Amino acid sequence: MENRKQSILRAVVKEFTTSAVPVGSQALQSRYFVNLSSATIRSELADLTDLGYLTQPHTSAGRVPTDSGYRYFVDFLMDLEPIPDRVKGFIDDEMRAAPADVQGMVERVAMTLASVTQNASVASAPQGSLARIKHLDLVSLEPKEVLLILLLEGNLLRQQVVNTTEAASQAQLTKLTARLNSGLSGRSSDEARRHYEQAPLGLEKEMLGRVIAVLDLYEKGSESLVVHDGVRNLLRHPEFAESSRLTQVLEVLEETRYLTVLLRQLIGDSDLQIVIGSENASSQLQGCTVVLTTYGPSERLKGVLGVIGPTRMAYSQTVARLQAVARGASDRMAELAGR
Amino acid sequence: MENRKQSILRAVVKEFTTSAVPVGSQALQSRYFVNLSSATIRSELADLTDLGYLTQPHTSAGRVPTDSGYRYFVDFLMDLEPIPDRVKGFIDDEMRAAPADVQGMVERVAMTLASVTQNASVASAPQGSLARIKHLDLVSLEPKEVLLILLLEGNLLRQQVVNTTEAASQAQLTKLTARLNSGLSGRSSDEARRHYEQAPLGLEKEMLGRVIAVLDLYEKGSESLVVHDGVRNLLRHPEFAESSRLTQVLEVLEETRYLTVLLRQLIGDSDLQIVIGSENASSQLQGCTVVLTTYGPSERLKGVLGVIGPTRMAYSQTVARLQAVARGASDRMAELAGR
DNA sequence: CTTGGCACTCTCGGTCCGAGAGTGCTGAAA
DNA sequence: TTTCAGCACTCTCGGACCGAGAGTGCCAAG
Repeated sequence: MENRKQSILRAVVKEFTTSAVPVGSQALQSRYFVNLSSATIRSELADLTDLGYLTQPHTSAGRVPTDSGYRYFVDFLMDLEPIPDRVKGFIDDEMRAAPADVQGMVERVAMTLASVTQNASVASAPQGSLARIKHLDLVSLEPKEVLLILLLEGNLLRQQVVNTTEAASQAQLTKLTARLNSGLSGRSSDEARRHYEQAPLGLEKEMLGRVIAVLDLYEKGSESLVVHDGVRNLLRHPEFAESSRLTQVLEVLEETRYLTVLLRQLIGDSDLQIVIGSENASSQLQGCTVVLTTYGPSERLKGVLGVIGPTRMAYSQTVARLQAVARGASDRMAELAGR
Repeated sequence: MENRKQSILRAVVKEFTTSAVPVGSQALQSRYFVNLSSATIRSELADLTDLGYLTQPHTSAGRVPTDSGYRYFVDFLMDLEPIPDRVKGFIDDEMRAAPADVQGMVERVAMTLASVTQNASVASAPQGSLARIKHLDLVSLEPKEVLLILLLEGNLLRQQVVNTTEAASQAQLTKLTARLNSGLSGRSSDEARRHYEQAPLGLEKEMLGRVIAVLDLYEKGSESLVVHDGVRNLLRHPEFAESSRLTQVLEVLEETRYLTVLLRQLIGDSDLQIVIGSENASSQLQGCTVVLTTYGPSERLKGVLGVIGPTRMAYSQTVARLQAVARGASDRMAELAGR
């Protein structure tokens, strides 16, 4: 595309994302292209409309970017906006003050992200196909019932009630705990599986089986922790003035199974993904853009962080701040969990 | 109040809560009081308006209950609506399928409550001033850093990173764990405090101190787990058609500190509390009613369950279903945690 | 105390209209 | 070939207006 068309598209996106009002040739002329006439801009706008990058709400209104327009913008025209020190400081403070457990941490990250992007946010806990066991513990509840507590990498606690075939006292369990810990701590689920194969029948094998089951659940992500926050921020945007729009988004956010699918889009793909309007798989997110990135304490342990807002979103700012939060959260998690 | 006035007030509330349209004398006459003339009903309505129980959106509209009107209704006129078997079954199923840990359980309870009341719900984890320790565990992270894992009554896990003054190996920690467990498990925080007083200086005392700190946090509720769900249900109600109303509610729900205050209203008070419109302390909840009750596995361990909706709420249904969910959740928790 | 009758009030939806914003086109200038 | 001033045209938006409809309060008679 010619240079000037690009500049005009960029200007339209910039103007529209801040004002939320369809932008006309005069506005562009006076604010961005003083030495061009509005007529010239008009003809360029007409071209951009033919190319499918812009559209008009009605015949005699200004132009609004289409989904393809935004796509072109983020692919070719966007430059990351520098983050004010104030915001940087805020992110750092929040991360420093975040609780040491994964649940609390993830909640805090979602909160921070929503706050700095002024949109809704989602966050999933880091997980990896090679989760390692840090520690485990067995607590007797009833003679034939045991609570299995697993501490995974990242200080992620998992618990599960296990009904055993044979009764066991707490003393026996404590002994078993010690044995299992020495065999398992620091090991991955693959190694746990090997242990399981070799274990003699009985309580030990039973427990190892459950440990593996918990790890499986965790690794497959079906039990993954996903939180969201900042829905109230969406209400600031005129797109959500009447609530039917919000209903759709809330359905996605409040239904964990949708949300998990949403986040799964990114895994294995590039490190930043921007899904614009109609590109969204779920029809509920028409008119919304989802920006996703990964974060986590290590290469093996990755979670997803996302921002959800109207397609008319301050893309460069959102991406920059999302990445800043991801970086902050990763660092903090590495500090806490990488040990 | 005379009997007939009461019937009319009841009819107005019932009609308005289902139709959301101001109710006039004719509607009442044809649907509730066939052998009374509309003129008579009109004069009664005028009286009820003078008494402050009803109001008119404008001079020539039907009547709408005021907050005092709803108050009178719930205090004197409401009879609990029986719960359909279908709904009862749903609640039971959900509770049976709820995860065994408190976090998961509370989330499930909130979800269920939102679903059966078709409003937003909040739930806090049961807590009590006499929380008992079931088990604890110490895991070495770094030479001078220990992860303290506490399993409290109700299978509630708490973790905290502790920086110790002296280095300790995992072996030492394991020994200490055994000692602490034998001294603490099954004991309340008071007893833990006694242990702390008597403990010699050093790692053991240090750990006991932290255990007490965690318990304190937990008992004071400042760290209490509070979740909400079902915001999407609110959008069905015409009250929330334009989103400014929702903004206010979301501010309360998404700010945990507001929410905690909201739930605190109930503790120590009666077992069911209905806060109607302007009775709400926070101005954000004007036009909303909050219905609260307690639940939990035992007398000592109580959490709060709440429904948030427009003041025009199906009170008798909401209260009945809230109590049913509270009962179901309590039973299930007693089953899981009372051991 | 109840009730039919009646005048009155207010909202709601529809229509109409003018102002304003923005467009596309055209023909001339560069 | 590109740019641009001029101009007619289109469409929305807000306000004014209006009639239908719903509901009221009051009053006088039963």
